[in-house]
Amino acid sequence: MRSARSMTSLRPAVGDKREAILRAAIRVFAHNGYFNSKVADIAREAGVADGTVYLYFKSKEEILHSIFDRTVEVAISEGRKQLEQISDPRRKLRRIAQLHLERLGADRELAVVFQVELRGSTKFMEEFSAAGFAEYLGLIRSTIEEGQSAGVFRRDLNAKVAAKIFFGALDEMATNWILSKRRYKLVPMADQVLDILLNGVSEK
Amino acid sequence: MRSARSMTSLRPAVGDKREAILRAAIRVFAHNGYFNSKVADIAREAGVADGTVYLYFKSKEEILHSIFDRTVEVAISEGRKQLEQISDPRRKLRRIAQLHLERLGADRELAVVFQVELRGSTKFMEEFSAAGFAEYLGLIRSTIEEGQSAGVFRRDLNAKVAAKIFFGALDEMATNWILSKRRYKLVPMADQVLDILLNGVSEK
DNA sequence: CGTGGCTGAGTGATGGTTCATTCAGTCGAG
DNA sequence: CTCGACTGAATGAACCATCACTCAGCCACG
Repeated sequence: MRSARSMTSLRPAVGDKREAILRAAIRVFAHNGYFNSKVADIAREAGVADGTVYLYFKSKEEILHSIFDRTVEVAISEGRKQLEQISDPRRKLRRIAQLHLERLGADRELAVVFQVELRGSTKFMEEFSAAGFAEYLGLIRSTIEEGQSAGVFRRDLNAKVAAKIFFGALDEMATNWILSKRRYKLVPMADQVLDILLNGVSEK
Repeated sequence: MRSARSMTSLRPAVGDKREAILRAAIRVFAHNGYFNSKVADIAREAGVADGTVYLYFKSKEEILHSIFDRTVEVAISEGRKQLEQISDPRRKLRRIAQLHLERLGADRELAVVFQVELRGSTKFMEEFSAAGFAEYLGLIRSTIEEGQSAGVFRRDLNAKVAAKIFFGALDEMATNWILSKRRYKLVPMADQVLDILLNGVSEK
């Protein structure tokens, strides 16, 4: 069976197996939780032998890391690119919220891994925190600071705290969506979050 | 073989052992994560034999449940009591935020268990969600609805969504506080969260 | 004594990881 | 074109470290 990509290397579609294992792991982790998932489950789901998993990943934990790393990397670079096209800080925040919820809303299993499984240990949280998360929060924060300089956002508040609140709100939307039995659209929540964050809940 | 810690006191003092095990479990879970914690670790930390743990708890999982149940029960009933004393919905929200952050801020280890360990599996999250969490969110929501009826909060927004945003913001404050190397006070964040939630970030 | 709280070594199951083996596919020689 | 040597990706049974949980006794008190 000649798979595509044959000319460059005669190997049978190299990246495919690694990719299959990652997808399988997302599915299995989402279903059983990281600690209750057996490597054998992942292998079976990927249609691969147990040992094959170890040709592509050093350990079970490295699989979880890879899922996280790959996703965050794509998300951040994509996010930055999109933000360049926008000048109004309010619009920028809206775009961040939309991208955030689109991405998670488009892949429920990945969302479960992100919202639930990645939170399951301080150890992982700390790595998580140190790596992509700080960068992501920084992106939000600097957008807010930009808005403060431009005079559209209040200057009397701490941009970092505001960024955390914004992130926390989005994060909770996502977590709630995952745990909810009801199947509603996640993306439209972005506008509601933005409305409240920008204007507050108080009647004027 | 006389185990170390022999006898500080010769009194078994009834409920003490159960309590000691729970405290020990909080400490051990906070330190190693639920799945990486051995029952033997908890027993040692509690100054008790492995088997003794099973005189008080059916399983390792039941220990985690007990920690959650006891804490939430106390928090909610205490919360309700305090809210009765306040009429202004804005003040009520502020009180909720303060209580929330006070409780977690006062016991870092308990906070780690709540913010990190309890999130570690969909299974647990669902139980968690079904039980106390829905009630807690309902408390916030009805306070917001109260404010809408009273005309102090905007009526054009969804109280449930606003409640989630509020909770999400508090939750993120707590999680960030735990993961942060810096040791700052958690409670004062309540006011900042409230300010943004009530008034928004937009310059008027 | 005897009763009941407590002990902690033992056990059985589990599951991450390894590695000897297979075999599909490649390639140079004839 | 064919054949045999060779390669290394893939396999999956077996290994073995790790724990949650059990239970046969111990001891202190009344």
